[in-house]
Amino acid sequence: MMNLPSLRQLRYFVAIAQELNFTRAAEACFVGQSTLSAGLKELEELLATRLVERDRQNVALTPIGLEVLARAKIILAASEDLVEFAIAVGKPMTGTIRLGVIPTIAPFLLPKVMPQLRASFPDLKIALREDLTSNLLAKLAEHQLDFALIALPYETSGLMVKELFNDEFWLVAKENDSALKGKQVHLPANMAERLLLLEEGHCLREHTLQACKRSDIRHADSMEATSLLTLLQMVESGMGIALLPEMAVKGGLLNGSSLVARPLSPPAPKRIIALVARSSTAHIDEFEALSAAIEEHFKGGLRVTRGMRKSI
Amino acid sequence: MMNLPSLRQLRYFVAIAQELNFTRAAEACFVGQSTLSAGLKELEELLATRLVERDRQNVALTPIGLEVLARAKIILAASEDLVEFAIAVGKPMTGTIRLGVIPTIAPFLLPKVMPQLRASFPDLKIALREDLTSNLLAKLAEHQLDFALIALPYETSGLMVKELFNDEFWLVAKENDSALKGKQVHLPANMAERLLLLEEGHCLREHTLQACKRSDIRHADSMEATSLLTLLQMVESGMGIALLPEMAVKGGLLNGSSLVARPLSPPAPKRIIALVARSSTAHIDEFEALSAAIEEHFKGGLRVTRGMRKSI
DNA sequence: ATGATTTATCTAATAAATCGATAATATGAA
DNA sequence: TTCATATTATCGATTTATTAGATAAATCAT
Repeated sequence: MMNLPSLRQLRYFVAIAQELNFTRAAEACFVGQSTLSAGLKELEELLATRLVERDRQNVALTPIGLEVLARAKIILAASEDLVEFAIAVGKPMTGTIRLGVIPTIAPFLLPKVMPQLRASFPDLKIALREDLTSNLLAKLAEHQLDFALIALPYETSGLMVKELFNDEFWLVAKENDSALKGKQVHLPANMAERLLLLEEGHCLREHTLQACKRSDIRHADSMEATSLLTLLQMVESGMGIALLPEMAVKGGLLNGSSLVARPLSPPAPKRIIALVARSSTAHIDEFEALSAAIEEHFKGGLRVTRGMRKSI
Repeated sequence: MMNLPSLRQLRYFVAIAQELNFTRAAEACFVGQSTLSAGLKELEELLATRLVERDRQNVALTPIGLEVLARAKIILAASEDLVEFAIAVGKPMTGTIRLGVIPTIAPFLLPKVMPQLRASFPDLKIALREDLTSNLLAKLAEHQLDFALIALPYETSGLMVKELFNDEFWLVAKENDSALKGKQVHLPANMAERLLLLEEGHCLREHTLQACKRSDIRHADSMEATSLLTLLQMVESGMGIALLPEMAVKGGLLNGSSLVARPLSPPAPKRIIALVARSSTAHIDEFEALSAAIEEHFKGGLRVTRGMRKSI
């Protein structure tokens, strides 16, 4: 039977790697500096390897140390997951869930779903964070988030993914725009030239490009919007047209503007709203409940919300 | 900062779950029974959860215990990997590698590659195990093997996969068989009726079925061979034809028989020989070296080996 | 030189793990 | 019933591991 390091030793090592300073790392671990020094020494002896190159001036990881660091982080995360799971499963639907939501979903979905969730699970607190998909998934992996509400397609390998509902793209243009002519609104490649996009990083940008079969990047000199709101303002000022998720249209994002939105002729391009979590998540019950609450709300298609103002 | 269980506690818990008996589990851990009892109690207190339902007669895991068990195993395996890695990286190409090889590769590839490996890395011992792909991958996951040499396509998600070379399928038949007529040997669907197969479980069986675009299972009453050798004997006795990997043909499997092998017209169906390991393997250097040795040997196509006798 | 900063080491105190013996309880045999 | 056996839990003593604090040693800026 192999001699294993203690999780405490791994924790010390991770802290040292993060701070690159024994004293600060010791503070972060709430132990004395000597303890940390001894702990790392023991770990290095057990592994028969130097992990940290250190003298009184500099602290740096060896190449092996870097690899061991990655593994140590995984082990610590899994251990924390285990504890969290065992404790959470004892009293489900309580405590705090940290939920990340992308900006092109949050303002349209959360106001509808959150009240119901609060009513159903009064002991469940939900901490929200709005950010781009890539940041959310990174935070998810780092255990800084529990769930993320994102739009597919997106690379989600290794995650637990629950697809909730489809969100079709509608064409938004000024009332008299030629793009809206005809009964069926198609999206030909030539019209793609006039499409305005969100700035780099928003998955809606990629989804829009995919929708018109254009994976190429637009000419760099064209202005790009930083949010759906600014995107619509650009449409309104005649700079072009845009694709908007049905969710945003039905959510009333166009209210108060002079813009018109039309569904695209089938098969309409769409994104898929999905809830994701680490597959080792401690909060399976909460994942299911949250999924169910959102699905329940949007089954049978998206409904129009009255009264949402453009200033949201 | 979360209070974590000790790896020792997890180890005790895993042992108890395996033995379902404290006394035997204690022996397996080389500690006294009282130690184990106390260890589990502490773990349960830390997790605020009952993991093991036990009295003086029976020991059984609770549902939560089962889930915690799975996580504990992962954590322990990762910890062992970490230690193994750090120690192995200190002195690469020494120690013992446990290599699994499927039966339709082993006799043709190992005799060629092993001598060279032994010469290049005299301190590296290689323990071999011959088994079906599914068993090898299971043992790989359980840390009972380090590497496996298998044939793709095969489900290998989560593993480190190094594709080494292509191994095309040749048609084997009796000398005067009609299937061999013509310059180009095709593999039409009607000929598939006469194809003899290895028994269930061999990946070569699946690859053969894929090669002739037949995913359906053959009529159950037809005899199926348990090895390439018996497969060829069935061909020789006139029961049908067979597909044989080029590797086996060039390896001289047909020597001494009255059978003829012909390459199939391009694009010839093929399997891909690949070396796989846990992606967290401690033996990256050895993985690279073994891959390189095999690739080196087979670059520029398979060569004929003289003198291999049918009785191998 | 001097003082500040940083990692390593030593020692004593504390906490945790372990063992052996024993208790408690159920089962099956005599 | 009574006894032997097998099982997990608990207690006390001992060993081992962890920790903090003081101090050493090295380096740097002043």
